[in-house]
Amino acid sequence: MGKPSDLLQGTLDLLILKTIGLEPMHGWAIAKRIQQISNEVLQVQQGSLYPALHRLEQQGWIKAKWAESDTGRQAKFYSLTAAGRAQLTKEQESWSRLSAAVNLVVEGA
Amino acid sequence: MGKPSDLLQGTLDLLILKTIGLEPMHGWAIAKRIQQISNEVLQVQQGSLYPALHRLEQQGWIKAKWAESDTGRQAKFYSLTAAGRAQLTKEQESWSRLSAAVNLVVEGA
DNA sequence: TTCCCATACCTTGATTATCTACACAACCAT
DNA sequence: ATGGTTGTGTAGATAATCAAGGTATGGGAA
Repeated sequence: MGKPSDLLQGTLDLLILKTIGLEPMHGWAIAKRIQQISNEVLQVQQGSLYPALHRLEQQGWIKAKWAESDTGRQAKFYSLTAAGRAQLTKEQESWSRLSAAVNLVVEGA
Repeated sequence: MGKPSDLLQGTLDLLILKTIGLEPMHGWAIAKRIQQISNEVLQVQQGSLYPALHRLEQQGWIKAKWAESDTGRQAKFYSLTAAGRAQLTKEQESWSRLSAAVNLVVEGA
């Protein structure tokens, strides 16, 4: 029924890749950052976030390294690989194409 | 993996509601119309289309009536109900909100 | 008449993303 | 000690979409 829908399905990978493309970041911070930049519109649940990170890492698009967060704790910092940068470009293009197409229909050009 | 992705997940209901909001149409024509208006970018598979139509009908947003298509055959023409018009507005707003939010992140405003 | 293609409806099964709801742990402030 | 924040993770359910099939009618070509 109503899923209030915290995200647009299929865009999470793009959001993550874009976010850590700007600067390496740990999972918790990625979620916060996406939420903040989107003016609290996009809410990334942990049950979506961590599986997505593992998925992306397994596909070789991001890699993790343990380091100290700015609160002084250990956290897993993710950064883009070369393949990840390529994938980001692909996903950006795909998003542009598809969202523009939806807008064509919605706006009844 | 690569899903070439014919649709943005979660937008199909919106696309259908918008399409038959302009004029009542049968399923086959709805798919063709969406495809055409989107410049062939959005491809609505029948395995997505018909379940979606039944879902929307069951929720009272659209209603069906058998009539003759412009090729002279019997076809199920769908039109919006009052609730469907309200739902269309809701989904349009939701799409605007969410797609704008994604763009904020992607464009790194 | 036979055969193929377009139209038009549908279903079944699998895949996959996401969400809800947990559990664990360290740290900090009260 | 208690609770809130940070930070990681998993398990189970839900739901949308896709791939691949099936049925039927009608038209045109061979």
